[in-house]
Amino acid sequence: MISEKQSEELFGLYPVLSKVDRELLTQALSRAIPVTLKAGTVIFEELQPCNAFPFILSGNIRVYKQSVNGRELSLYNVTSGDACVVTAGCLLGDDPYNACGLAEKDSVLVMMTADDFETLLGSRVFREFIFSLFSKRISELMQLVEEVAFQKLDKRLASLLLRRGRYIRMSHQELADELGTVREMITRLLKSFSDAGLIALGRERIEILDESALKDMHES
Amino acid sequence: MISEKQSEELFGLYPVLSKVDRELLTQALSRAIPVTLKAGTVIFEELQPCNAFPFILSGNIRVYKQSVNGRELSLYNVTSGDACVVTAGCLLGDDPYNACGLAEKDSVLVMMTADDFETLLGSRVFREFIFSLFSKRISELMQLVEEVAFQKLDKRLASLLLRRGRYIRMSHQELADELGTVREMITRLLKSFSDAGLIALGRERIEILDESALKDMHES
DNA sequence: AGCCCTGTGTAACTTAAGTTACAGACTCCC
DNA sequence: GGGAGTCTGTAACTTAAGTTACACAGGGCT
Repeated sequence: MISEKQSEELFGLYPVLSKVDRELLTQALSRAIPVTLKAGTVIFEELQPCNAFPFILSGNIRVYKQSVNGRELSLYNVTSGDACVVTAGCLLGDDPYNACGLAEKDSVLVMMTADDFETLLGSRVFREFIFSLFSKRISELMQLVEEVAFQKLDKRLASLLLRRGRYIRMSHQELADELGTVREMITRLLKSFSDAGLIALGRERIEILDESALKDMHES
Repeated sequence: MISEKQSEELFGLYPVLSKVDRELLTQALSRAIPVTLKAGTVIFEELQPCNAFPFILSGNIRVYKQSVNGRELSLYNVTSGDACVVTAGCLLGDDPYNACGLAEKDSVLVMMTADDFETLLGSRVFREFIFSLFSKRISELMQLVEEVAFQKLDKRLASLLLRRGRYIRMSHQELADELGTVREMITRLLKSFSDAGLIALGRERIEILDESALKDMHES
């Protein structure tokens, strides 16, 4: 059972919920369970069964794939107001997870049962909300496939840096895990960016100095 | 307007349709248009607007990404009974296409208008049908990302050959386009498979001789 | 201060993949 | 049969990416 305060947060973050049949929703929420996760907690792993649908009140979840040699590659990130399509997909198809999920920051989720989730899908607005997330993810994934298959690492790294804003607080290893490569490659490329005056480097800190040059790189 | 015969075919291939409200469906089908495509026809390309939803009566559609240097990479294949999630996604999000689609064989499609498609989604069974396709595609795409990012080409080629059955009639270029690589790599790898006695080679023809060895390769 | 741990720098090397540049083989068609 | 066009084979080379193996720096802790 979730608290009054959490319920308010939920409606604030997921405005679509206020358009869903009140009766259905109240029932579903009465069975929903709030979960608090510390940063770094693994929420699900490949091949685990999946039995609840998470709404995200705060924090974020990184969904990623792992390779046998310990490399990682981020598929997407789920933040508040957003929903996890892996989970939705697993629930609907009754399949096990096919990726890993990790709370990167301290996070609060509201877990809804699979049955209640399916019932809510009967509501047109909610269904459209979930459908639009699905299709957004699908195009993101298609984009990702293309990048991984056809783009060089320097370009992909430049894009990643640009997405992260002017000041970035990440270790080289974290950047590598985002792109599916190894730490040394990132160090090497960052060094070359730094030598070219595009960025300034510090411990777990990158400052973008020449945004337009990075953009050129990622567009070329 | 589609013919009686096509309508029958449609119901045969998409049993879910017979569970949809008859009234809605009749309306929708009365506005649907049959399209015949010759093998090799490009149906849609990246960034084109998308304005109808295809049901596939016969043939197949290969959905793929193109790189700037002319390489290609298949994302998935749509055959009769199946549906194209790129299109569905585009329609729902009103986005342009983000991949290319090509009829590999002579194909017959029934195109339904975007509006009618949305209306049909109101039907629970139809919605569940589309949802399950979406989630199937999402997990396939996630799998693909992983393969492209982490697996060596020999392994990916072995998997591809196994999926295509004992006798394969494809040129090296077609195999390359499937995997997102170049013809020479395929020729080289096939030669090494052939030298190892795993396959027999001919012009546009591959015969699998040692299936279990290929399986070992794709599992290792 | 001394120590440990994590993060970074970097050089030398290996490997996978892609590129270039052909030659030859097979097919189809005139 | 001859020629054009497509498909395959292959060798030499380049490049991107990954691996190995360290050295060192900074921050926190005792």
